[in-house]
Amino acid sequence: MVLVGEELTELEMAAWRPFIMTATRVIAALDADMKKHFDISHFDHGLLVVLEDQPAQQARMGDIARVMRVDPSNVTYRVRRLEGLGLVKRAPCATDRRVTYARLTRRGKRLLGEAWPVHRRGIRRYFLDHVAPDQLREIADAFNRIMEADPTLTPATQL
Amino acid sequence: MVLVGEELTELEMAAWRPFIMTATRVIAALDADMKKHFDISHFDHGLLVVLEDQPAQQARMGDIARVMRVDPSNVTYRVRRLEGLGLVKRAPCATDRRVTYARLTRRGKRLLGEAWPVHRRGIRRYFLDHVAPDQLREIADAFNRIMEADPTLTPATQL
DNA sequence: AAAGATTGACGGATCAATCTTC
DNA sequence: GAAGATTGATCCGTCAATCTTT
Repeated sequence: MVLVGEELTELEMAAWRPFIMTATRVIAALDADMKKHFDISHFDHGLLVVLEDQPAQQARMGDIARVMRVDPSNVTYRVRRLEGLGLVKRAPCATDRRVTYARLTRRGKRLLGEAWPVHRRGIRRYFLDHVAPDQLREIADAFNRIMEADPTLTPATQL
Repeated sequence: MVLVGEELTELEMAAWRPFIMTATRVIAALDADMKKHFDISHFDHGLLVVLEDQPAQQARMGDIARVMRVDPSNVTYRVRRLEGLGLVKRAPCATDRRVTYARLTRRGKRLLGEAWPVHRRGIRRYFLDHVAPDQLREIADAFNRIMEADPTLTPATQL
């Protein structure tokens, strides 16, 4: 008898399929909202939020890449564009001249303030509005456990 | 008094943040698995599955685009690549010469057979393994409701 | 004119290679 | 030599424009 992984049960399929389809769709919808209203992607918005959550509203390029799980070159590219929009400013590090900081500008902070109501409305419409409070608790519990199971998945506020 | 959208509650935040972070991560991990083992993206795999689920294991290019919620030009591009890999074959429609079918080849069907254990293992490791059966039921229920709320979100098996 | 599909152009994401500083 | 960041090459995704058929 050959050792094989087991098939998914009906219940497992019933949970997996709606989850993955919803996730794909919600991300796409939030991305479209940010592009339409603020000319930035969902990823750009996430990057600005990472900066906002930092003590001096700045972070090293490499740390941003690690937190957001993307290639450093991608951060270089996105920050260059955000700098062109005046939302972020590059700043050299005084003690280690290899390091470059990306700092949130006043204008970047203002954009985040304007974007939050739009983002929040999306979160509600595409997700929260359809879930009962009891289920919110179950989802919070379950997905927190999934995150904890992967030590490389760190909240954006912890660099 | 100004009318504004309400802030998210603690519970809503506690559900939303782990959900969106998990979703982002799981999709990236499944994509990496497919690329590593089979030289196709998660999206390519999904496209092959759509074909597999159809009666004659074929579908019109435009229908694929609608079901997968992407631009038709993207389907043209992906199918061209998959055809180069011998996983899919284009075929003209006899009754309407505007239409092109994409048909799953024997080789494409074989790849799906080999990919499923890998994909299934990923679904387990990145998601199902960390969720209790009771919570699977809650998730199935909640996310099905979210899907039903958007009539444009149709299961891939229904063209 | 409208539907179906493709093409070309352009911005976005990733990888290897490079450059500078430690 | 290793860390930090950038550059260039390449592939992927999207949009407008195009071509053919209905």
